[in-house]
Amino acid sequence: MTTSRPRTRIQAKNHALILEAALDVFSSHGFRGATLDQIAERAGLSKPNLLYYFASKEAMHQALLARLLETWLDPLRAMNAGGDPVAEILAYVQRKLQLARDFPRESRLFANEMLQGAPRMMDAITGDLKALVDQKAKVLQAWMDQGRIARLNPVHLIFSIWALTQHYADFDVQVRGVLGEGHDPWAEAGEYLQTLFTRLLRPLP
Amino acid sequence: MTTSRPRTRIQAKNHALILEAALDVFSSHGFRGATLDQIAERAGLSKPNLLYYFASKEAMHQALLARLLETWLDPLRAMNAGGDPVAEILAYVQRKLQLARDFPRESRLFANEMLQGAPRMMDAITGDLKALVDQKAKVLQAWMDQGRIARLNPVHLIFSIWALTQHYADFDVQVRGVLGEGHDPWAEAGEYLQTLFTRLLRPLP
DNA sequence: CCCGTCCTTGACCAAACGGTCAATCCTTGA
DNA sequence: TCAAGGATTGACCGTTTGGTCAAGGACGGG
Repeated sequence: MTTSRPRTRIQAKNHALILEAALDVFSSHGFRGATLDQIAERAGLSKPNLLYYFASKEAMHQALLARLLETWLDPLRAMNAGGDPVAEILAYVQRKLQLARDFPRESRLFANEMLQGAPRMMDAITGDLKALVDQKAKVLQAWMDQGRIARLNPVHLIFSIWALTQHYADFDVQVRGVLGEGHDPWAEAGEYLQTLFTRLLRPLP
Repeated sequence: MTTSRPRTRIQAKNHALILEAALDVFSSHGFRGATLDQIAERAGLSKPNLLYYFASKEAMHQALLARLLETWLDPLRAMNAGGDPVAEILAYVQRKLQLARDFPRESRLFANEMLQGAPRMMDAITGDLKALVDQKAKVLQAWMDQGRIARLNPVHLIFSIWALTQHYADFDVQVRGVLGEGHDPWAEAGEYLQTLFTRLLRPLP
């Protein structure tokens, strides 16, 4: 069934089971590289059963992307124009980092989509995402004009937050490989990014 | 032929033609998502002809990764312990940014490999790459100990350079989509990163 | 307890996949 | 100019791919 949301308990369970498995596979192989057989095996269901709950491979991917976008935009939405500028931005950085740590597969799914040129997310990017960024960029710009944070390109400031936090999820293998044993990448990242943005944002005298 | 390097002019030409096409396809669909037919079409050669020059799809991918690693490590190698610390680091940032701008497909190929857990690059990461980073981290640490740049986690400083520069290549669609018309992402990125690292590195009084 | 609906799957399909091979075409050096 | 080796490809192979379908199993309200 392509129809909206699950109606029975079994539907709810298997719907979730499939999306969970699909996230695993899509996030590490991309859309084209993922196969229904892989997803079916990981979900513990037969392939035809998968297609009983989702109309197609495409539909599974779309369902994941739709769910993802909400989660992804929320922390930026939470950045409050009324709060203390530096504290608000630092809080956003840490929330985004936690998101990357707790949902690395979602982060990689998103990254895969971007690498492929966002064929299934273009609308969301130039629509909701751009609108939200434009709005928050204005908030940042106002803070800068008031001299409460350093003057920077506000949109690129947001880009740098995205880049620095997602990096730890998307390039996890590289981060761990280069750090070697006996490191907690996420804890170190939290500290490092705190320092970085504190220094970056402090207004010049 | 899998054998080392091309011997005839035709081999040299087609070898390059194939790798060029393969880079296109691998970088935007990942290894599993890429097909020989796609590569063949983009190279303007028949599929059997591809396999006359490369033993397998795997071999093409490996050839690309091998070539990539050299290009990728070079700018970091060029960071000179004898130079001015801030200037050296800023120069590295700009070199890396240029690399991302001029070779976005290579950047995406690398990103794809990382997202998949680096199944074909693990050795290089924990080997050459880690060794180089460890070495350069020591240089950075020495500069910090001398009070010539601000005190930061040196390895994460390197991570942040990678993250911020690669982001503009790997998430190009997002960057352009969010910025909208009338922007030069690379020029803006160059300026923004110059400012960011200048502020970040300036030693505290 | 029974029947309609929901759920599940083995068997199957056409297309696409990576790769092979024999036959042929082309280039080149003597 | 001509033979030998390099280059090219149509036809093909076995497997995997996304997706279908009919048939049967499980479940729940009456």
